[in-house]
Amino acid sequence: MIPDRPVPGTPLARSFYARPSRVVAPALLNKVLVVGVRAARIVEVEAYAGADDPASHAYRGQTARNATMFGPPGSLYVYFAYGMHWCANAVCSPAGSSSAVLLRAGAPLAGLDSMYAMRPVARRDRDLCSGPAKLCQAFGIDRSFDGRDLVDEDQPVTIVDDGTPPPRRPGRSPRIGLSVAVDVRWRWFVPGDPNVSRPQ
DNA sequence: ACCGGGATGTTCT
DNA sequence: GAACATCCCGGTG
Repeated sequence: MIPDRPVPGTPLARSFYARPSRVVAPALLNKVLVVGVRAARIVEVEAYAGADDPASHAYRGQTARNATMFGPPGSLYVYFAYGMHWCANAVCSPAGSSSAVLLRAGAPLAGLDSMYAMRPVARRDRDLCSGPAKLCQAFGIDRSFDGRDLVDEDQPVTIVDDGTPPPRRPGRSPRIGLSVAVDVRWRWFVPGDPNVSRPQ
């Protein structure tokens, strides 16, 4: 039977993810993250590479924390940051290349009531998913989601294409919150979207 | 609106 | 012991 989805769409195929993260990242803009009844359009992403990217968790090789980055493309890599936040990435490229796309912000589409329940501090819709840790909090994404397959419809989390193309001319900037590789412009966002996490 | 500091704990040096 | 792919709150203007 076909599971109920708040937004009609087709899960992205594994071949979509099996490319370098800097190629996958802008292509993920306007795709839709779905967890149960919750859905949000992805409006901001960042690409992280592997051994050649000092800002990447994979820079110093595989550890228990980043093991999912070294697994198959199309997996969700979830990590714990600053002692209290979760952040989610889509793993890219062939297994072993360890690159990923950080999901930084989304525009809420469905399940907003349950998102507000997960984020009591939110006062407006734009407070729900306008940052990588807010997004995970709104969706209830935590360590138990690490390593989940985004491609398999039977998994609790997926990314679907509802027919909305990425922006023809996405916004672009250096990545946020880094102390190294600060000149690498691997952040992309949907211009003008109020859910983007930082001023454009 | 903008800015500064504190929370909080895992990971790595 | 320091760094950290962040967020929230309370100050000020």
